[in-house]
Parts: sequence; C-alpha cells; structure tokens
Amino acid sequence: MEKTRWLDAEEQRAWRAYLDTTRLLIRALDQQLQADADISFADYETLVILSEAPDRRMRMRDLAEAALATRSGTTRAVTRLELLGWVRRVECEDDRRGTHAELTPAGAAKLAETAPGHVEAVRTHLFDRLTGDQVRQLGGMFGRVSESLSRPGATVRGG
Amino acid sequence: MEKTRWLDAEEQRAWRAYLDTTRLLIRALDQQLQADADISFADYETLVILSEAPDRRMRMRDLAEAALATRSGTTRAVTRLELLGWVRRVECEDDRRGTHAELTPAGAAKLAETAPGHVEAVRTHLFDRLTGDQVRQLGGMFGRVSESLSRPGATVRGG
DNA sequence: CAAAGGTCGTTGCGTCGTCAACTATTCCCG
DNA sequence: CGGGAATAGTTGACGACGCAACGACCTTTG
Repeated sequence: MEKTRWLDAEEQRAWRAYLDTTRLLIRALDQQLQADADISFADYETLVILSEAPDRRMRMRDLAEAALATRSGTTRAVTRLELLGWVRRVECEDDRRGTHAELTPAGAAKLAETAPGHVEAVRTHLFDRLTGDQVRQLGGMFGRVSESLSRPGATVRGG
Repeated sequence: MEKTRWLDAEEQRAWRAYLDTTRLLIRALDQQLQADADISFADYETLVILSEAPDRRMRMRDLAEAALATRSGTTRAVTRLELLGWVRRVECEDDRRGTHAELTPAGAAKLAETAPGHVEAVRTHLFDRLTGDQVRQLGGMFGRVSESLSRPGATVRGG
C-alpha cells in the first residue's frame, strides 16, 4: 500500500462544508415541500422527471435510472404516487413485461402548484448566495466529477 | 403570490449536476467503505467526529448535532457501533441524565485502517477532478450557503 | 424547599429505501 | 423452433431514520 495522500486543510474545509451544507440543503428543501405541499423531495423529483418525459410517461426501468434509484425503490415510489392519484401505471404494448409510469393530470396540477415554492426555496438557500460566476463554476465542477462516477469501470478499491 | 423566479438554463444545469453528482458521490463512498471495511459512510463519519473530540468522547446531544442527525438516530448509531466494539457508552459524572459516547481503541484502530481507502476514494472521485482554484471556490460557496441554512430564522415558506 | 418546566437519552411506531429472490416475458444462438 | 440466459417489475425481509412520547434528571422560580 502506498502512502496516503491525505486532504490538506483547504480540502478538508471544502469537503466538510460541501457535505454538511448539502445535507442541510436537502433537508430544508424536504421540509419546505413536506410542510407546504405534503410531498417528499424524492417524490417531487419523480414527478418532475415524468413531466419532462415524452408523453409524460416512462418505463419503470428508465425512471429508476433517471431518479438514481433502484427498481424496487421506484416500484414503491410509483405505488405511493399512484395511490395519491398523481401517477398511473400503463401496460407496455411492445413488451409485455414492461410497465409505464405516467403522470396524471392531477399529478401535473400538483407539480404546477408545488413548483413555485420549491424553486423559490432553491433560490433562497442556494442561488441567491452565489454569484453568476459561481453558478457557472458549480455546473462545471460537478459536470466533471460526475464523469468519473458514471463510468462504472473507474474502480477505486485499494485492494 | 408574486411571479416565480424560475431557474434559467445555466442554473438548472448546475442544480441537476450538483444533485446527481452528490448522490452518486455519496453512494460511491458508501460502497467503497462497505466493500472494503464493512462500515457505512454515516457510521464512519460518526467515528471520525468522535476521534476529533477531546478525550475521544462526546455527549450524545453534541454528537447528534455534529453529525447533523437527530438524538434518536444517534442513539441507534451508537448502539450499533457499541455492539461492534468501536464505541462505548460512559456515564456522565456532572449530569446524571447524560451519556458520553467514547471511541474505543478498537474504534480508533478501525478508523486508522479504514481512513486511507476512504480518503483515496474522496480524492479519486472529487478532488482529483478539481483544480486548486475550484477547491477554494467549493469551500467558499458552500461556506456561504450553509450560513443561511444554519440560521433557523430564515424562513422560506411562501404561505 | 417544592413545584413547574426544560433537557437528556431512549423507545415505539411509521415510512422509506435496498438487497435478494421470484415470476413473467423476451432475447440469443445453436 | 427450442431451451438457456438475460431483463422487467414486484415482493419479502431487513435496516436506517425521523417524530412523538416517555421516564429520569436538572434548573428555575416563587
């Protein structure tokens, strides 16, 4: 095993700030949605993903991937949202194993009435604190970081 | 209700990249720790927090706060870690309600052997993709953002 | 000093998410 | 075409976590 490249003070500070802030931010957004619209951040995002899909529907598999969740988690999320009337399941015609999750009109309405408060929260907590240049930096940084993460081959194990 | 200040294209891009990447990053770190050391990221961080505390011990209350968790979650985490032998509970002398969670030698050893792989993963996935300037930016941005989040008064509600 | 009110840590309960296993269907290839 | 491998979605078992409520203890106040 080679010598460990520890984080220097600056890196540690950045790492902690990033981790802590992210947790607080997600929690704040979750609470805002829960309080104002009785929906979790995760479920809200699922509705958003569906709303942006062609015909407002998606195969379960693709929905899971887009939401960065597992298939089982997606099954349960869709079941939940179906009971609330915001999503419905539609059988797939060309693949009889498949199921589409489709945003209902009620789901679209829910999204429309919930989005403004959510976006406002995202602004208040995040973007209002950043300069235009920082926003660009943010997108740039994380765009690059995600590259290494989405490549499954890039192993890290130390053995 | 005033007109919503929607996110522009650049902001949306940054927001998505940030959210997705963060999820992937946390998951990758979790998997690395789980695979190489049979410990979750959350539990690992708990050990780190304790290791940095005076006498390697902390009141449950303070530990919860430092870990950005609830008291009940911390109770369960400490119980878990206690069963693994990495933490022990020590009664508080000056406050008989209180309990200290204390890192055991075994816990310190676990941390020592686990940290290199974890730090390496953090490097590989995050810091190796960033320039020194970006690291500074990262710390700066999130330092500022956390200010608004740690102030409980800063309400966002639209109601 | 006694009583009211707060804090500490824990626990029951409900929710959410993952893994592994299962059924049904489709794909691949001889 | 036929049979094994792969894939889709679901479910059961399980673990983690938050909220609310609880008993024990401390603090404040009259």
